[in-house]
Amino acid sequence: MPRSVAEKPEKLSRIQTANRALITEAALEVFATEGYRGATIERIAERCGMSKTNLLYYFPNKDEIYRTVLAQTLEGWLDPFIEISPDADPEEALGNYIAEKVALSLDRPEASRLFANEIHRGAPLIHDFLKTELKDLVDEKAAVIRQWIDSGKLAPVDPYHLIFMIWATTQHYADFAVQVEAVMGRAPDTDEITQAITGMILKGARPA
Amino acid sequence: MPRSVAEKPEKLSRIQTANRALITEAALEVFATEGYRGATIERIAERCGMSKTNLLYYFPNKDEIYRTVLAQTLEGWLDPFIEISPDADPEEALGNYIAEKVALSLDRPEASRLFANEIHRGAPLIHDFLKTELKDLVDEKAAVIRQWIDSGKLAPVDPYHLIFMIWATTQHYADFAVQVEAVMGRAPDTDEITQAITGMILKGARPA
DNA sequence: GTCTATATCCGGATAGAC
DNA sequence: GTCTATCCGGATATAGAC
Repeated sequence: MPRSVAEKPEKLSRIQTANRALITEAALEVFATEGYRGATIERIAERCGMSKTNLLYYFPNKDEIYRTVLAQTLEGWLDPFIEISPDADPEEALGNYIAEKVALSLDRPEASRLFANEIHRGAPLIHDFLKTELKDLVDEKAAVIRQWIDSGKLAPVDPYHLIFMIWATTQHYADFAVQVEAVMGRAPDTDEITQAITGMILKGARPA
Repeated sequence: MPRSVAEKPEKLSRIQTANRALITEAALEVFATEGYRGATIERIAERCGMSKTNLLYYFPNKDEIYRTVLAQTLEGWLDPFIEISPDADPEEALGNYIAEKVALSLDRPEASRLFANEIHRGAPLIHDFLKTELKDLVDEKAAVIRQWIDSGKLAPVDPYHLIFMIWATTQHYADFAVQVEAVMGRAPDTDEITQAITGMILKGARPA
């Protein structure tokens, strides 16, 4: 959890914590679809039934709202990734990870889009986080995957690209949900997506 | 090429066409990183060495600039997809498609991000295009893939998800280039990415 | 803690001289 | 075709009453 993105304020009253939670939840949706500059305080306010000025009583400014929401998003984002364990069977470990990520993506697609948006802008707030904390974590998991490959439990694929592939596909169903639904004529559920991704990543499309 | 997104103006002088091209190129970059509302006419203008008012001589308003850029983007986007032929060998056809998409993504990452942005907003301008033209096209290619499966040339995967998988991965390297580079500590080239995706999609990570 | 009113700024767009 | 000047709406943020 990158402290660098947003400072946690000290000592909040009960209503303060409650209202800040209301605000960040509404803000997540607005920032995710409208982008940083496209989002307006007024839209966030009306979405959580609050007046603009009242909202600004709980947060000093727009930027602080954004930083808080982003920090919260990153927090939950890495948890399933961290849990990939070297001791587990690779197919099971990766399968679990994919399943959890898909569930998360369908459950909170706005979080996924918010993150995507930050990256599109060139990651002004989290560039440092990506190069340090995230890189270290990925290096660590890449080593695990390499170990699996060396012991013959996995085909010799590049660990980094394997990880990117999982991120890319799981996120796609959140970020491009509109397109997926338009093209398929329906919205695929968690199970269907998980099956599709797991099958493809692990087995591929080449005939047995 | 969706006519619905932007009308082509008739009869443009030589300088008009040239300057409009300058503008749309600059606009592509700004819209791609800042989003629709985040982009300002002034930024677009300064990026192509023009004054704000002068720019507005060539385009009536901001919206028209956006529509034009978006239409241009969609135009090039589908070409490689259309060329997937039922007569070709599946591995070759898909491999070629992936290679072309990756090359395109690395060559024009802004186009990819612009499209992603439009989808994130809920596809206000191209929702109709997605449900009609794009859906028809995907249905058609899905049938081709299904045919390959029926004749045993491909493993029994869901054609739609296979297509999404290819879109997701190829686009990831354009849209999340900042993250990829931060995590890997270097920028992978076209060949490396194409190999990684093709290998994964066709063969998967399970040991032979 | 919540409201009304308002200062301030910025971006889109137009008028009109050259 | 390009410029300067300007209007207008909308968005952030603050002041101050209640």
